[in-house]
Amino acid sequence: MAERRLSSLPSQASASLRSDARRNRALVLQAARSAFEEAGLGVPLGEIARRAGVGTGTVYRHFPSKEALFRAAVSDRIVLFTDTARELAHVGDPGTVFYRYLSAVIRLTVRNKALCDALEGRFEASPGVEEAFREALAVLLRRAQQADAVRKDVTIDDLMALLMGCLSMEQRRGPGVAQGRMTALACDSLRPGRRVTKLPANPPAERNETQCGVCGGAVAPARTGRPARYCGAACRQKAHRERARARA
Amino acid sequence: MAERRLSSLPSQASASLRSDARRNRALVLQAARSAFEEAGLGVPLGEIARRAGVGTGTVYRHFPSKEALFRAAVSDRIVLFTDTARELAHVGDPGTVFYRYLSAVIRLTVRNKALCDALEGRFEASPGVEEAFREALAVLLRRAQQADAVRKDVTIDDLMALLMGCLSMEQRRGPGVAQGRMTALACDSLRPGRRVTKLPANPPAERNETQCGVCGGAVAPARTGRPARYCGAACRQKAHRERARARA
DNA sequence: ATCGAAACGGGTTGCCGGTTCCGATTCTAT
DNA sequence: ATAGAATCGGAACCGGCAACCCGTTTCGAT
Repeated sequence: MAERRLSSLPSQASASLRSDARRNRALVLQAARSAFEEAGLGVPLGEIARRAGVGTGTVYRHFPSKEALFRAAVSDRIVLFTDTARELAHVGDPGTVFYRYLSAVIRLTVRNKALCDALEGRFEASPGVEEAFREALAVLLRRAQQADAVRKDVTIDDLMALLMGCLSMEQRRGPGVAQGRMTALACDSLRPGRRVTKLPANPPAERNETQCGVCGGAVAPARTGRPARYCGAACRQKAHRERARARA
Repeated sequence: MAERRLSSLPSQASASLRSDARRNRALVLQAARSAFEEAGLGVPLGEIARRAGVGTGTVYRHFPSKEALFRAAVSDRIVLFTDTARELAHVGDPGTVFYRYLSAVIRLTVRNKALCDALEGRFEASPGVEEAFREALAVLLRRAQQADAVRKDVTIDDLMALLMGCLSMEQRRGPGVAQGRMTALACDSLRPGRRVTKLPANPPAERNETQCGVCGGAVAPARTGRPARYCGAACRQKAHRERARARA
């Protein structure tokens, strides 16, 4: 666990870094974690630098972009979720484990805006990290379904969507709604039992991702209203530069 | 300056406006509607001006801020929802009406980013407009609960939160999830029937007398002077027993 | 103690989008 | 037709932010 944390960025980094650099890197990461946790992706990078007692240049020395910093700050939490799910995969009553786990993930995530941003897909945490979480959750789901604790027509895609929905609900539940209420409601909807609604059938799997205008890679769903055109800040910048050059 | 502000107030506008101004106002509103619909609050104001074939200054002549423009562009849809709900309040089978209405609102809203932004509370639509919608929806809910088509421990706050959640789920359901699937799931969670989870109790709402102190269900408005505290005899008894136990 | 390289910091640049300003244009009352 | 007010258009302004740059400081091997 500690090792994993250390290796969150370049594996060779912590070893060969100068002492002050190593310290500053840790300070930045720490500050980033707490800042992102409180305010999500929206925190200005300068704010993080200020909290760390460091210049913005230093931040950029250690992390090539805000995006990378965010990833480093958030991914270990997701990895923790994943590990926990894996450990739970062979333990206890499948249904109980499943519902407890789901509730816990939601409870822990709601308070953490960064995790919300990551899990709600406003941001691609790390290639693989999110996918691994999904896989681990799928195992718990399947097991609970086999134990007849979860209705059989629910897929892992449904569950991920439901998870996001719970986050969004719990996040901005009105003043008159208790913590965890929406999660409880959602859990009930997963339980087998008397049902009226037949779920609409899912489409045959088919990718309809948009492509980055620069590198052709997959584009994450837009954060703001406007459709995202680029796969990340780097490509966006590149496009800007090229537009500027074209004007000159 | 103050006069300019005044003249941009929407209400009395169309009557005394110069012909070109009236036309431009309509163009702007039209462009705003379609732009916001496609991309939500995120659209730059310049984009709207361009679509309307108008300068940004003109937009600001008619609407004091982007916010006001958004409100003007969106509120009539919400009003439509509200009116529909009111019409349905005395028609047909309460349960069917309720679920159909809910699904329809979600279906219609998902395609409309502006409505999503408004209903999900990223933005205050218009003072009153949103509140009216809420009230109208509450009527349908109460009616469905009285007909035993919706579980009694669900409040209008819950429902609003659930509505937002469905929007967020349907909006970015993965490629492998069919349209309406999450809504169907959510509707199932509202149905009465075998349940394991007890919903966490809501905080003692200040002036919300419509909630049962025990089960959280809706309380019929008091006929006598004293406000009713429980949804029925069963809950009143239960409360008595618990108070007795507490004293012991 | 010294010195070169690594790291620092924060000033600077470029971009973006909302809002304002003002000279040019268009409408309408006369 | 004309004057003058209403309206228009879009350039300019402004605050915010990510990312870059470079003169200065610090580290640590010798």
